[in-house]
Amino acid sequence: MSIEAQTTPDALAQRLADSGLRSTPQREVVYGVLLKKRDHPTADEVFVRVKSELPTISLATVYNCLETLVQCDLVRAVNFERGPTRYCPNLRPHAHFHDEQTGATHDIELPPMLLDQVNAILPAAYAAKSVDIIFRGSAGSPRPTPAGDPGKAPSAN
Amino acid sequence: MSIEAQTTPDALAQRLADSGLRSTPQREVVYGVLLKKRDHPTADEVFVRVKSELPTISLATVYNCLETLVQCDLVRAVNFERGPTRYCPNLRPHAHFHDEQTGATHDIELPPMLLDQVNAILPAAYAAKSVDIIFRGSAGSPRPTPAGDPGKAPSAN
DNA sequence: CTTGCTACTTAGAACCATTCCAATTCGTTG
DNA sequence: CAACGAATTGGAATGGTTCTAAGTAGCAAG
Repeated sequence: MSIEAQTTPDALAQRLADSGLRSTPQREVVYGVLLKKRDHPTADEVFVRVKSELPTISLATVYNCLETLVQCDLVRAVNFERGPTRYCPNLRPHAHFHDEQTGATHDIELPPMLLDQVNAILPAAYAAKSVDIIFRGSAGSPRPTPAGDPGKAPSAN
Repeated sequence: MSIEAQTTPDALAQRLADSGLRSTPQREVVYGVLLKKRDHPTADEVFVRVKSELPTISLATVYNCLETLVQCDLVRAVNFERGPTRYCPNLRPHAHFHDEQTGATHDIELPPMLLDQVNAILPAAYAAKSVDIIFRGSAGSPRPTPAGDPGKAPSAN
């Protein structure tokens, strides 16, 4: 299967099947709602929209469906770590690495030049006050980077 | 004053004064705790640590102090938007821009090459599954980028 | 077809981080 | 020292998310 997923309702049944999950009306409608209006809705907003089509759906189900879609890589949750805010007195430009195994957060040195390049992707109309760059993964065993490791590179979907 | 702040307890009184705020024992100890152990503690963790020195401090005060420090640019809150998670079906690599005025979130095109460069800053020991790049600011009036605008560039502290 | 299994949905309770509020205390200024 | 505003405090309230227990639905085997 290709990495590029079809961003259509049809792709859903496929992806779900790949993960051994069922295609249900609720999942289909939730996904449909996300595709229809791409304004990064919250779970609550999705809930409201879905209800017009599936009046008896529950908020819990919306949360369940959204999580399912995220796990199938059809949808991305935009929100850093769920959970408490963390505080950092490091004033130099840096990114953060969040270790999902341990829950620890590490500072990652960020070359100022790269920061400039990142800032440069913003169209003129956008005035940003700050940027956050957060990696998520595991830092566990310092894998000495096997020379030709074709491991999947982090994506920013 | 220089952009580079001293990351010492002494800098605190200075910065607070600059903002017309008082230097209090609570603020000093909270800041001291952050400087002492830089493991990105949560407000609760800070609370526990501070209590050993200031047994009567309240959690509300810890939150207040942390916010004060963030506003003085002495500390950075690591956590994307406080508030509900948002969902996005865009599977192509992109960054997000969060408009603080309207609360809206927009996708920002992210050149794959730049994504590679960002991924490249990770030391070998870190295995990232995903990266989030989030800008915060306002997209309001499409300012036509005044040619030589020396406006402060977004920082990633 | 029917029994049973497992996945899925549901409603509401529970949780947890954070914010709000009202009352008190502290510092500074007059 | 009097008075005012800033800061702190404890507890209640909020809001997003997760949990739990019970019900429903689809599928497989007999």
